[in-house]
Amino acid sequence: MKALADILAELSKGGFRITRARRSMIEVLIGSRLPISAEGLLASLIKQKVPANKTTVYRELTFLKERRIVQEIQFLHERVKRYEVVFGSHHHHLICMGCKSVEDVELDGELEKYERDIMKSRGFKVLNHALEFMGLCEACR
Amino acid sequence: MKALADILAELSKGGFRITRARRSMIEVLIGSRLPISAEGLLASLIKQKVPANKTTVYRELTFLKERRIVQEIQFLHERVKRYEVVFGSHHHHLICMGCKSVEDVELDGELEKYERDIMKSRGFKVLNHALEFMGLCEACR
DNA sequence: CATATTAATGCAACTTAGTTGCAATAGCAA
DNA sequence: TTGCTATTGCAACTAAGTTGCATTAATATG
Repeated sequence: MKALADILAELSKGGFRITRARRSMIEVLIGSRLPISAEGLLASLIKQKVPANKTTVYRELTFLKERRIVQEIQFLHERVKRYEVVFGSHHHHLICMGCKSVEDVELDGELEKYERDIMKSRGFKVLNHALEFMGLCEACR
Repeated sequence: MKALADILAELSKGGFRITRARRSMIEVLIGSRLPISAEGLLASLIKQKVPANKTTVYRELTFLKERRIVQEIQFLHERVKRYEVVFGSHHHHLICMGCKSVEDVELDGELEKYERDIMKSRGFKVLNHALEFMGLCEACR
């Protein structure tokens, strides 16, 4: 995952402006241990006295998605979308149905075997996948 | 997957009424090759001259979900929810990013290995999972 | 068959999550 | 310091789904 300064430098080089809202939003996204919703992000900005508005938040998230700086995540048990800074490595989530916490897991490599099988047996070329596990975390069991 | 008559008998036995809307909705769900949205379901009823209303559709879907007759599916590339009759066997979806078609795949058993690993290494008890593959179907490649 | 019970329905009004047009504001290169 | 234009904020809108309440209709029972 990239550091704040790198992201800002990259954007600046691209001719985009480093506004207070943009900087703070990226900071919050980097600092958030879990994927955060647009609403959560807005609340976080307001708490930090950064003037922001939901339109700005949504527009900035679209902007950051387009630049592959953040990625959008849809958990199946939720209706809202969440966002996280793009990681170097692809990963999945463990969602606790008790306390609603989310942990990351990495377990690729094996899934690619499935993807090759799907290609072979169906002629379907897999370009991406989404996998999440729902259950109970250590504390909630 | 159960047949219409079985489902209706089950509901009737449970003290629920077999109304025109309920019968038609279950018929459409059974007949739909792919998971269908609430809106699609409503359109389908209206086309068949079955008087129905979106409130009824949503309430009936909730009812059928509670009874484990249908299951709700959230595709990551869509904002609407879709519904399908619960299958005997758990399966996943191949979503074509070209033509938006959806195919089913079964590839469990192996995923359970992951789930055991997650339990062992993290203490997280997996109760359910969701997996979908995005890519290009044979025709769209 | 008649009819009472209450499950199911329809309407309208509401909520939540996100989007859009447009005028105002503010980064930043010069 | 200033001009260009990227970014912002507001208010109004859309899409998807939900809720309260009065009405209708499926069905068990006499």
